[in-house]
Amino acid sequence: MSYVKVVVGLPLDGPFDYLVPAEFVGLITPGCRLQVSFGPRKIIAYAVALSKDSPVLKCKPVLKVIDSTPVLNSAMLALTKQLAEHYCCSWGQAIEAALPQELRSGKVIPEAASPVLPGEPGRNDAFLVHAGDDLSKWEKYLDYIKEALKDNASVIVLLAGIGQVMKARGFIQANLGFEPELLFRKDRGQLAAWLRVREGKAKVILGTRSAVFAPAVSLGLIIVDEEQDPAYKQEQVPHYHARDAALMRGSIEKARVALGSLTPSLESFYLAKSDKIKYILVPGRKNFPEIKVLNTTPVFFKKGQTKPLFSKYLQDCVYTALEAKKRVLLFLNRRGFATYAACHNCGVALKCPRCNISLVYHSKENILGCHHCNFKLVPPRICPSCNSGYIKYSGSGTQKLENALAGVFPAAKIVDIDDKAVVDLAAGDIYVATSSVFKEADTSFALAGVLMIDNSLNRVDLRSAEKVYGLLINLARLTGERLVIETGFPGHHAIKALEAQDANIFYDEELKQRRQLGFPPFRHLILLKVRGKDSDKARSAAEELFNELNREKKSGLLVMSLSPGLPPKLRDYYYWQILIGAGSLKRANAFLKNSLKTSRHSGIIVTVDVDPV
DNA sequence: AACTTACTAGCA
DNA sequence: GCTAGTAAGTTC
Repeated sequence: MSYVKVVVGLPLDGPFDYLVPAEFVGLITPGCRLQVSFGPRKIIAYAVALSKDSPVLKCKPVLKVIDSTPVLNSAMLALTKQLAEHYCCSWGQAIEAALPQELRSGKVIPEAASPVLPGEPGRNDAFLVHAGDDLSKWEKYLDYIKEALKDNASVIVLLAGIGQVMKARGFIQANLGFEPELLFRKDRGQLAAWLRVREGKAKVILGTRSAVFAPAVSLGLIIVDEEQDPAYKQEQVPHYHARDAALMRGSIEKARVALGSLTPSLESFYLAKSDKIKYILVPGRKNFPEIKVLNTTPVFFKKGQTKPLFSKYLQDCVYTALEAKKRVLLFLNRRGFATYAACHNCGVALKCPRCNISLVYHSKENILGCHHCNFKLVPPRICPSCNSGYIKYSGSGTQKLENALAGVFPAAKIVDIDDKAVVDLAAGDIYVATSSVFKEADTSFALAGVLMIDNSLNRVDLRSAEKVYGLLINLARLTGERLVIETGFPGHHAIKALEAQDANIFYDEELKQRRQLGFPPFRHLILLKVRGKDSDKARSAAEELFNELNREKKSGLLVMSLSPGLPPKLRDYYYWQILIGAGSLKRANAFLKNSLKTSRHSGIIVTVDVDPV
């Protein structure tokens, strides 16, 4: 008898054994898609191994063989298996994350399109390219790409967003003289592109996160551009990180992996520092602007008095710059006009009914909006709760800053760089922006001011310092002459490193703190997300799981906290989260899978996010 | 995840 | 004794 072991795209480990009917014997190889009966339904299954016998008494037969050639080669099978172990999901779920939608839903591949056999394996080395500016970074990438192409190997370049993919495409066209293949998850022509890649027609493949799974022939190099970008982390199960998937794939397929960044993640920096990967420093050619740190601590305000949006000092700097007809950027990482709207009489805040967070007032549209979902509300004239008080707005955003600037500099043209707008750099004198300014290509300002950065610095987020440092480095990159930072923490290592133009000051101190606190990159974090539509049930289920995990002392898990989700309520679900530290994922995941299986509550969904960002 | 089966509370 | 609603168990 002949059997095949399969896995499926459900949160079930398997593998499950099926009988191979005589007519299919010899047609099935690991990596092929099959149609099988699974419980009461017919589903797509992925063959992972063949077997002469099976311990299962009542094996069902394979119903159909979809592929004559496997959709996953042995390297891809190995990669998805490793991902499943790392990210605590089933092998089948990892496989489905790696395949285009059309293949997951059973579409048959035309006979003509067949894969090319791989060539000689290359060498597996990985490095971090820590670059001073975009251009020098890309020149380095280009060297690596040319080298790979010379060896007749193919190259995958991962970019953080579609905008960056398009920019990269232009760069490749201009410098290599041919059109790269583009690969997106949501593209309609995705399968066609995927097939071209598999046929060896594409030598350079550009894409976002999921392009790490491109079926490249003789893969020689994977570049992960701006590897610290959180866009590389998938928000849905399985929560894989494309940078880590790239490193795994590189070692499986003996390909080089280049992680590039102007502001490397602590994870990658630590890998380089501990000689797990090579460290390549590429200095930038542009001059660093003068950094002026303005200590804003000693200012106290009387009752009724509100803190001004920006200091007198910065105001003078802006004035001088405008006099000299120079462009100014003011950075405030908060959208909207007011961040908090509450009744003056009863104090009830206006919140999003679905997400339960404060609504933000946008003066241009005269609308209260939720920044988590798309909920919008026309501002009520009187309080909907007590029916008497008027609504008082507080907190500051970019729109409020705009209004304040218009008062101080009536002659200046003030432009808001919103995420949607295309920035016209000839149009204004003072530009007001959130971090959306970094999406724009080659913007440049003589003077830049950073306002209220302390909010970002003090957030309860283990990466807050890393994010602020990245933000400041990128702002300095956009600034020609002078960068003014208003902060109450002038001694913070992110600020000190910027002033001294020495990244090591930041990374060394941050690594020291992370080590002391047992945070990544010294330990893995695992976030269990517990959600349910019933608020009480969600809470008690989370508490019960938390207590149970705490009871088990020999699990190797460090159960760190139980807290409401961020936000606590999202799209009609109440969220709770349990944060766990783990030295070894192998041990932790095995234990977690087991305890999640045994402690199940109806109406409660628990998902596992390994290495959350 | 999606589906089936077992069980329990509420009612006549 | 019945049913609606929900908790628990299964998927080769």
